[in-house]
Amino acid sequence: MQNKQQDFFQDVYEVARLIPKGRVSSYGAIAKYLGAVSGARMVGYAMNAAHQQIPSVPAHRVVNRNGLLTGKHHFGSESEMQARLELEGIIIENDQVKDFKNLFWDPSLALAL
DNA sequence: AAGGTGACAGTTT
DNA sequence: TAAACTGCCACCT
Repeated sequence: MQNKQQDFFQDVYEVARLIPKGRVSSYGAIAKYLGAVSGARMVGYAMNAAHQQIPSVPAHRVVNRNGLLTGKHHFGSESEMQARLELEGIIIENDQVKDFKNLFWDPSLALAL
C-alpha cells in the first residue's frame, strides 16, 4: 500500500478545493496554512499528482506568489490553465493573473471565520 | 542508502 | 531597482 504518502497530498488537495471560484491562491499561502512544515515547494509538488486525484483539484487556481502560472506546463495544455482561469472570471495577462492581489484568496481567511 | 530534483518564497548582494 | 542565492522538505532514481 503505497498510498501512505498521500497523507500530505490529501491535505493540500483539500485546501486547493476550498479555493472559491474566481479566486486564486499561492503555494506559500497553502503551505503556511498547513503549518509551513513542508514549504511552498512541497505544495507544488503535491499538485503534480493532483491530476490523478478525485475530485478534480483546481490546481489552475493555485499560482505562485507573483501570480504567475508557473504550473501551466503541467496541465494537459499550457493554454488550458489560462483558459480555465478565464472561465472562472479571472483575467490572465502574459501568463500572469491580473489583479492577482485582488483575487488572491488565503486559506487562513476561510478558516479564520 | 544517498543524492538530486522541484508547480516556491524570502533574504541578501 | 533588479538579479542571484539559499532555505524548505518530501518525492524519485
